[in-house]
Amino acid sequence: MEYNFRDLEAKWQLRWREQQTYKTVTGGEKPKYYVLDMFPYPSGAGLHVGHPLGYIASDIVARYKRLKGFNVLHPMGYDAFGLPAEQYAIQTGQHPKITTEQNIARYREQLDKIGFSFDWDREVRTSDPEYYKWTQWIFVQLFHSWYDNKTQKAAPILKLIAEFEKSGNQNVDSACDATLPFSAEDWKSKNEQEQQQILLNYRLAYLSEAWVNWCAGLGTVLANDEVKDGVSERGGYPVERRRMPQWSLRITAYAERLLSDLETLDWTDSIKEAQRNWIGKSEGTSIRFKLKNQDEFIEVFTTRPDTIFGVSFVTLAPEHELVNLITTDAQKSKVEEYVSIAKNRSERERQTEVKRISGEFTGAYVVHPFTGKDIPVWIGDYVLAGYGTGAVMAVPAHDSRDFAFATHFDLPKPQVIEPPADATTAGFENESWDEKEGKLIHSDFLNGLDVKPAIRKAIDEIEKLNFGKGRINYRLRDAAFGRQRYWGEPIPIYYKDGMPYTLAEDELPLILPAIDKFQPTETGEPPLARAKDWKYKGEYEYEYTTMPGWAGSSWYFLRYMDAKNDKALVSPEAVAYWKNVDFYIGGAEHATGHLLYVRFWTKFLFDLGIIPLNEPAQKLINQGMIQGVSDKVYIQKVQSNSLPISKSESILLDDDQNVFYWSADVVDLGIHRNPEILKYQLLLQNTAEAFLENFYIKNVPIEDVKENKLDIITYSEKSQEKKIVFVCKGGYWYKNKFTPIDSDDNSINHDFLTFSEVEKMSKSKWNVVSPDDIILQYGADTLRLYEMFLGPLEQSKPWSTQGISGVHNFLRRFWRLFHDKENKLQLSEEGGSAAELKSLHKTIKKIEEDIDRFSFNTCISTFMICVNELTDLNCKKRSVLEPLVVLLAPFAPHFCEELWELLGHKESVSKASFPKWNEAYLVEDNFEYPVSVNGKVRFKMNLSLKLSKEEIEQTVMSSDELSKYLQGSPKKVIVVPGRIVNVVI
RNA sequence: GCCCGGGUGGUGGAACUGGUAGACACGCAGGACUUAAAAUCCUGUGGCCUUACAGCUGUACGGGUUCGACUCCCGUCCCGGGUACCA
Repeated sequence: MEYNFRDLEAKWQLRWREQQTYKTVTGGEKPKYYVLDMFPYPSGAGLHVGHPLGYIASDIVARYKRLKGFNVLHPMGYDAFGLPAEQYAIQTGQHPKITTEQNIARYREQLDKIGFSFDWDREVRTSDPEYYKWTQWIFVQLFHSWYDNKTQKAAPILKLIAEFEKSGNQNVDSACDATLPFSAEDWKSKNEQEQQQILLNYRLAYLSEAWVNWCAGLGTVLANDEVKDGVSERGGYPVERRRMPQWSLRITAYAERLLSDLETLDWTDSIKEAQRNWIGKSEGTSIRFKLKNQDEFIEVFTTRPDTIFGVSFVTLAPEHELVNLITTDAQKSKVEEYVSIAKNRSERERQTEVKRISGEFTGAYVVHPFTGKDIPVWIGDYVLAGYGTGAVMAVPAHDSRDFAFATHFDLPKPQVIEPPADATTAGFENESWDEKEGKLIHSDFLNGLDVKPAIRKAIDEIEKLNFGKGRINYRLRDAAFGRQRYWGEPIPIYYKDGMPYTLAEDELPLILPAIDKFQPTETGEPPLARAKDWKYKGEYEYEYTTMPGWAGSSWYFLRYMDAKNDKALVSPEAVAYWKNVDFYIGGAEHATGHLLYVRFWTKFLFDLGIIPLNEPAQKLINQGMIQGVSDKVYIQKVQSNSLPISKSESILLDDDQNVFYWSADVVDLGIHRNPEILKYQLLLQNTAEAFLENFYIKNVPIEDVKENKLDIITYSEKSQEKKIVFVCKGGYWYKNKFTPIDSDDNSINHDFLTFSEVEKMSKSKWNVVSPDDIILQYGADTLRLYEMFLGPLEQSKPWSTQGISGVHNFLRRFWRLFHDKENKLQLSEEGGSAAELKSLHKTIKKIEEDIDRFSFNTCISTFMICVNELTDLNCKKRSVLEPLVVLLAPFAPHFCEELWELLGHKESVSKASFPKWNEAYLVEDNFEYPVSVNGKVRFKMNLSLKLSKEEIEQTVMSSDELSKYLQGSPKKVIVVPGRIVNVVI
């Protein structure tokens, strides 16, 4: 019988399904092991070859752990709410639910073809009402909770109300918005509405007026991690800051725990570091500066209280609430103008114009707390309203930003730290000394101290005089939770007298209502405002915003444990058994989004006593991205708002600020990747003519044009019509006219900049490679092996099929080990020879070690070496070959099932147990030791391993052979057992 | 700018705690089988010098530690990712 992967894979996929081979039962004698993939968003492009990389790795781990005797939970589901399906709905009118279902069906079909061992009975979809009922339920719990800093835990809001009734908020230490102190009497005298307003300051899910990232292109607000470089992560639309009522989750309450618990996790340093940076803990001091001739104070936050004597001015953020109050009449018009300009500058502008210094004097002064001198108060947009107190004490001599501001406006820069003698600086006229090193000068009681003790002493003094105190600040902001979109979980809130109230548990889920159009309403309200008769008890307005994409994914790992439970999000028994994820794998792009949110929700549910887990996943691996190769055509627009050629090269804006990605399919170049002939298909929104009129040519590297013959075909997607053929060899064709390029002139500007670039695979970039073609040609097992063989799991790499025949050949050679020339299974029952057993046991040992450290690429090499060895030995013995089938089964399951069955086994190979290796077979008794003299290998000798280290030294030194090669007498002989003998002379 | 990775043949990559650098695979070259092709198998394959043996050199670059460095330390350059007026 031949290795016919097509029939064989179909046969086993069907059998696994029929026999429910991978159905997992909660509980039992076996130890548990939970292997989890980050579930996919089912996009319209289907699965590409990058998706399965992580799934294959986790499937190998899951199958391996089963063979090792674990009860393995290995589920899969879909992150089914999200923007693309909704964008599609807006364009076509097709309900996102239908789009999503179609995409899921396609994903499932593709996943099944790869032969994963998922327990599909536990599938979850975040868009199922049975699922999002519990997402909503968690939101309700968040709404009814507050964070008690004293116990460092979330607690029921009822407890807080009881405390308010007893003694107001005097004794409450909570993560909350600024709330004026009130007594028990004050509390009781307030009406329901006022009380609810105060409680919102404490709730973990709360509604407030907040600065948000407003994305007009998507018509919604975005969380900080959904914004990259001032544009939306999805779609690349510009984002601006806007103040509006906004649901938020008080993740900042958990900042310290999210930070310190990182220590307990077995995650890569880069992810932990990214989370630490995102949380951004900084220890500093808040200092109050009294305003001259007024009773108000300006509170600043600084990490450098030691430089207090170097303050030459104070700067407020333009949005600071005191700005209007303190500005003098003389400065009013200027300040107001500046504030309005600053407010209207988009986030993107603020980021790209970081170097531009702007500000305005308010006319007001504060009093220096130690010297009593007047300090001018400025406003400047380099101070951020959302961080610290929105105000800084400026110390130009020791902070580069203050320095730049002071230089620009010609303000004094008093020096208070003398840098160490060996420090290299450009001098205080040219730059500030920001380092926390040196001795304090001109600083009264701090004089002569080093910076670090000076910081402590300054805090002590400031606290003693009671105009400030030590304080810890976090960069982390509360997470914006409402989205002005349709395709998400409805927030289970209704409004009474303008105050939000939650639905009761038995009223959940709040089903996403049907609407006819998916755009925002004419009055700018979210799409849900279109829903008819959608009122709580027919009377109260529901919340119109929906939850963000990350809501459903923040707890899904729990749902798999008990996916069909309609009484609870997960039963206590199930979560007590499965506990947290033992092996979690997914893309590193979720480092600061999903992975922070899922930790936050886990900690919250832990605080409520719903789950016994403080962290979702103990071990995390980030699979690298498989990138696509896009052959690109860049066009730079002649417009002032054209993007600088830099990071944003691939993004182009047209007149309507729509974003294009220019990319193309490469027509098969053969095995040599030298792009002799490239065919580009440009994705054009406008016609090719309009396109050519609107864009001009820029900086084609002459070499590229000289060496490559470029065939460019542009066509309009709308009309599906080819417009212009564009050929380049020493020149280019444009509107049927050939323009030669002067090869000596490198400065010519051209219309198109063309080359291939490695980047993320995505439908919008036209570079998606589907696994289906590979499966058709080589089979799923080859795909699985090949994806693992590509290189280390964590590494990103461009997709290329070069070398795929190597792993396919390996499978065929493996197959041939079991079969004779006539393709009959032909094995003898005799025992293996020493060489055969050594090969086998070496392989078992190496595979086990390599899987345990998730090094799958070296596993494949190990298998190949083993097959080469056994082929050379012409080994046809069952006792040697059978264990190899089990060993390979996690990697190539269909293939191994078939061999296993041919070997006469009735049960699936997944029920077998992993073979054990035996040290005895690995001993080398005739090993040629390389002998090196002074570290350089000179010759080889036979030595017995059975000798002790000392005996080896003696043997070597007394050897005639050795002295023959040595010109001096050995001082030292170093033996590294099993590796090398080194002689030092 | 700051933080985290990384730089090894023509290519993807091995070398785990310092111990024969380049495993394994692709590609390439030559050969066997075949009327031929495919498939399969064998041999060679970092560079230099050599008929060959041998020798020299070699893990981005410059230095250091060590009997011995791809691995550790210091400095430089380059690439990738994250992040950014965070006070």
